[in-house]
Amino acid sequence: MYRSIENGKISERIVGESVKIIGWIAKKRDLGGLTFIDLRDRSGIVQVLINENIERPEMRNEYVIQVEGIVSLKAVPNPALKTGKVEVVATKVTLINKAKNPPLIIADETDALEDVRLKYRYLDLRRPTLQNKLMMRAKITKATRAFLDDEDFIEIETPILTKSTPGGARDYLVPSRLNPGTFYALAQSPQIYKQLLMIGGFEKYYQIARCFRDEDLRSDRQPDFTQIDIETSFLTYEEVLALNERLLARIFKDVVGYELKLPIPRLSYKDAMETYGSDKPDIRFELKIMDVKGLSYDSFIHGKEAVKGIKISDPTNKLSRKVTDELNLIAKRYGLAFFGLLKYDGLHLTGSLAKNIANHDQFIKDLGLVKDDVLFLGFDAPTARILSALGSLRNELGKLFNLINKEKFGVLWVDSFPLFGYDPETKKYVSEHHPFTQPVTSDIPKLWTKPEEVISYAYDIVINGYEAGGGSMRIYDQDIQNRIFEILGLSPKEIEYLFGFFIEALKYGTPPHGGLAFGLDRLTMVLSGTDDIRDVIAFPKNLKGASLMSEEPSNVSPYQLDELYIKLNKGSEE
RNA sequence: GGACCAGUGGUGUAGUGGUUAACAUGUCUCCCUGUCACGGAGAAGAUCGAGGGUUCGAUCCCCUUCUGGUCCGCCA
Repeated sequence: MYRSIENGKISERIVGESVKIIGWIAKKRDLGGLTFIDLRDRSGIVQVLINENIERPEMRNEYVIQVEGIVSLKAVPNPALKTGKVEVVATKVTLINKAKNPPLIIADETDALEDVRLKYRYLDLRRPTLQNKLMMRAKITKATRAFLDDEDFIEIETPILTKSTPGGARDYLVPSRLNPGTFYALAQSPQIYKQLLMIGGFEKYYQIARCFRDEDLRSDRQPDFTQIDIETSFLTYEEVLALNERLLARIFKDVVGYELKLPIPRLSYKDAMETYGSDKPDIRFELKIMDVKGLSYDSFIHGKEAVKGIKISDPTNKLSRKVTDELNLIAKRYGLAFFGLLKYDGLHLTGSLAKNIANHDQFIKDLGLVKDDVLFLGFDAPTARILSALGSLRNELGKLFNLINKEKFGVLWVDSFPLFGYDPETKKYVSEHHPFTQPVTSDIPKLWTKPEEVISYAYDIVINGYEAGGGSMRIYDQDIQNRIFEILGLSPKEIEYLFGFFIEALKYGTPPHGGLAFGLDRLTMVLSGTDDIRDVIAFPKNLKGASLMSEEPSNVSPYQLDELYIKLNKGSEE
């Protein structure tokens, strides 16, 4: 037996008892005759006191040692530590394993940067803060399973090796050795399989599903990620949303003890874009985008597609020249030359565009400007770009002015997405969600007249400005499905080749169905309060999709390639 | 595909066209019986990411490149 109790569970309730504990040396404080050891295991840290008369082995940071001793009250408690009232007075100390001096500080506050942490990920993972996040992740899946099991859902696994279908993200391809020249695609999501499970009669399915997408990474995006994937039959749109709201409420309650107010508010895609400049707005703070177009004094914006603005009160002059210059980089990212800047000191309107406004009094009145207001204007670009730029600016201002209430979660549905987008390059309609998304009933006639105006039964769940999940009701009507394919410009031949099996399946009495997938990684991020998805994944990739620790992707042997009938082009070899 | 930021002892930072590159932390040695970011004394540890250029002289200025990061595009 290596131990009788975990370090973090030692408390004043067991003072006087003999214990055997084990762990890593987090810190050693040698006072000569007396030595204090902070001994860390997964449960936490407890202080060990080694008196002068106790034989001691070599002890350095991250050595694994075992201690037998008596739990005692500390002379002076340390309130910063969970176990701070007690210590283990050692009677015997045994060295279990030595350690190299670690290249990073193993504590909640490490000063090491991302690349060092990723290279020595196993050491980074010893840090309590990271352990807590991964434990929280496990709690989320536990709460999910508990809730869905109670609701009679069945957990079913679907293939990881699937068929490559175009549209959507790039596939990770896997060559088939047994079928030379052909490829599997790693599942981007279990979408088609879960719909087939509905056709297969399971009615309520879920899966904690690994998904793979070969797209560029971001601080909230990994190529290899996990969805809590859910699909149901015979539930209406409202019932599906309600079910997922209850699941989310259960997760919030079980994992962080937060009472999520139901029903979760909803915002249409259009309103989200116009009000917040984002389809995933952070509603923990106000700061809405204002429409500045259509005013009688808008000489400088005459003829522009749109002028939108954000107004913020800046009495302490946080928006220095330097700061606004930096904020203007946001404008540039979205293809705007700059944000027009207007300041109102209570008397006069000043700023780069002040002279372009014919009637200052009218402008001030119409926009409700008061003393110390600063107005950022976005203009001279397509409306969608202006809104996106201001949406990004809004997030920055939220941070800069400390507007975000970190005590609460900003949860909302964004719904009423258009069914199609239009790609001007290919001059084709493309699915906003996926081609099996059901149009709202009242818009069905428009499928034959104005497809671009059709709204869908698709919905995203947004938390603190992150898209934490999304889903839709699916088409189960043959005629509508065929019309959708027609609009997307898919020929019957293409349809047959790409998902013929699925179209065939839809013909055998498909139940009305719909579902949703939560991004487990994003959900964990939001609940654990980190902005970095790598904090909630044990072994993440860096921005280039590589592991700095195990160094994949890597070259493979010519023998392996031969077996797969793969020949590399010149230039792709080392 | 594109834009921007950063590379200086193990780690994190400072800094300068010119003699010995600074600080913190970590590491090592010694001292220390109530520490908990222990304290004290000392020591080791850096071809300033790489290549090229400008210069009498480059860690610093310029170019190229590599690496890491943030974002746009992309992510049905």
